[in-house]
Amino acid sequence: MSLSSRFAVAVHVLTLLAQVEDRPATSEYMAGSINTDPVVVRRILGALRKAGLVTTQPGVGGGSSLARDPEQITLLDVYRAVEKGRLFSLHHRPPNPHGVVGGNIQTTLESVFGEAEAAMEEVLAGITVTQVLQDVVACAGQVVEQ
Amino acid sequence: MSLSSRFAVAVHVLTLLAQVEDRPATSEYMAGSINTDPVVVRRILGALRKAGLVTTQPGVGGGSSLARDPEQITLLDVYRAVEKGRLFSLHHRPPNPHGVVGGNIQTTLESVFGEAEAAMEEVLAGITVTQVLQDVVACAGQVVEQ
DNA sequence: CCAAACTGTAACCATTATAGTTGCAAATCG
DNA sequence: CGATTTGCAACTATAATGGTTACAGTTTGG
Repeated sequence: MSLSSRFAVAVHVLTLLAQVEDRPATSEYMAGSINTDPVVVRRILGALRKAGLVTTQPGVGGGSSLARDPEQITLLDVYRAVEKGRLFSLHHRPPNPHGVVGGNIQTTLESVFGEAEAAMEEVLAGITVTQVLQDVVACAGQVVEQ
Repeated sequence: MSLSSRFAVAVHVLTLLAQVEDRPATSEYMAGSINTDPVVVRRILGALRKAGLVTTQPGVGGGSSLARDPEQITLLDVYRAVEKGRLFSLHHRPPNPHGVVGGNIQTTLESVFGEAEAAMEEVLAGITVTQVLQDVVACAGQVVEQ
């Protein structure tokens, strides 16, 4: 199975927050851009807040803002905030420990899966929210030119 | 969400086939090591066969064998055989195209997701079934020594 | 001090995917 | 021909996702 769309939505949220700079953005505003319900956005915001990436103010004139400079927020931070657990799954039921393969394959798989996951995370660690916003803006410029 | 356990099971299957060398292994034998039902194993075998990684003989004395040298089968081959679709998901519903972020974020995300997925696949491409079997055997040796 | 504008969170639903299971037709071998 | 094996379809239980409704709490400002 694929990863959930929470990661895509979370990056979208943070890109919007980076775009509006210091003004807090409401979940309703962001839901309008993401094309979903404000509750879904607030669920994502809850995970981002727990990870220390955003701050939120309730009440009139409230909303969410980035907790730090978007240049200091990498997509790995975002990924870790919203995707729990390991990327790969081991056997649904543990294999039969009698026999060389069944008894040791999970150890080997853990190692292999860890390496593959680390390579993916390294790429995410090299991309910041600022870069995403710049890329989005650049795309918008190209579209206008056409 | 995490990836399914099919990948783990598929690697397990191929490792067993590499271990028994040329003798065909039945789905029941492999199910015994994997600790699942033979039908589940045959479902995985179906995907591996479609990808050209194993061959199968029905009937008495039948079973499955590797279609080529296990040194020539990488974990990326296995991954592609059993995990369909992209690793990351975009938005569940397409975002609102009016607005710079909503209108362009998916293009940016496609690019980022592609890079991250490629890095993961590169690691898998560097590991063969032979290496997995060797690692499993090495683990077994260490356990005996303890 | 109250109403309006926000938030957080729980509850429920429909949809989807997985893994397990059962059942049966087809192929092969002796 | 019978035993062994496969392939595949169908059904189930379980779990996760995303959407939606509902409601209580916080803040601001008239």
